[in-house]
Amino acid sequence: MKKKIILIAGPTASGKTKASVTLAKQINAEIICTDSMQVYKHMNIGTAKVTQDEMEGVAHYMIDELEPSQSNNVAWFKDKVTTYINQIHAKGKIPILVGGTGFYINAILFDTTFEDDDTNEYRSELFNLAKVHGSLALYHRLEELDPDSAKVIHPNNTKRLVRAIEYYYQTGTPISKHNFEQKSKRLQNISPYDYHFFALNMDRATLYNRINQRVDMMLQEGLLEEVKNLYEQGFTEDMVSMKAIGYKEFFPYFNSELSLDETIEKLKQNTRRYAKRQLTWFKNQADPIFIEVDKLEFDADKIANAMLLHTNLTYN
RNA sequence: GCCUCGAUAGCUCAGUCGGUAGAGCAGAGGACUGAAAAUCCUCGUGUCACUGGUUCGAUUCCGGUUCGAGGCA
Repeated sequence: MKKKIILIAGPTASGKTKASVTLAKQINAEIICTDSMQVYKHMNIGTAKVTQDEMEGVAHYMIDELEPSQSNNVAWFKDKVTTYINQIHAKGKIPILVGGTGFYINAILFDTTFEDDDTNEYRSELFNLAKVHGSLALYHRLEELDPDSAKVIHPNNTKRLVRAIEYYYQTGTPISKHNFEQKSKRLQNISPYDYHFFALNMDRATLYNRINQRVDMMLQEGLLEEVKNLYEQGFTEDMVSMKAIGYKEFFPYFNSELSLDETIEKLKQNTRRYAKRQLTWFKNQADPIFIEVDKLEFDADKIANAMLLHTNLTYN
């Protein structure tokens, strides 16, 4: 008997938080945040993290698990979430996974396997090589090591090139083989869970308006102070946490390279583009049931009911 | 009222020595399997303001009209 889970994804600012809490209360569920940036402590406003009030008494997991100086990654994240899923089931409750990081969601849903990974020296060596000789040098090395991967990774994509070479170096097998195996699980719908996967969506222009408005609201709530605090505590641009939208945009401002208005515009734009990338993922790398929330008047009860209709769970 | 300059992609503008046009930004689409809020790829037809004229041919030259900016009275 597979364990039941419910997933609620959707682009940023689509109303996931409210909808998930509403649903959780109806079916006696607990919530796990599948979001790559809400795991960080002290990053609350910019990541639109659920507040104590918004939780309405529903337990939330995977929030504030790391310090901003620590690096998040899928393998760790997946392990941690899996543990929480089991804990919640042990209590006789249903876990609802809520978040916008499609890559992580798929890793959990289709049980992507990851090998042990302990060396990072080689990685920085490869990045250095790219810096000195250009990423094309990396590309040529990959062509020799793993021609199949070289066919699908663009020569400009330094990060992917490094990862592919590093993977070959660590395991002696091409990453293309690994990727194919993991992807097959999704295509054949092989999941360890009995799941219902939803993605909230709406008209694009409406979404962009909501994003712009939400950024303004974040600033009113004190985003600038939050980021300034992190900056003054010495967290730097190269940290994974500081690559978060809503944080990275402020570094040029603190260094007097951009005005506040310019950084706010940049922040809005990056958020819009991020939402677009999220939608591309949900459309093509996953197969969720889309809930058009604008047609439901953004009403959390209606949204929760729409999702409930697809499950065979009963309303408490 | 007169003079000058401008009117070209959603925006800012370039350009065509006359053969129906292209950059940046905005935007759109896509990839992705240990940084993923990351990283990377692809995409430009638009009454060249309107209207007459010259010309084989006008967005380009000439005249007029409308709108905008500046200047002079």
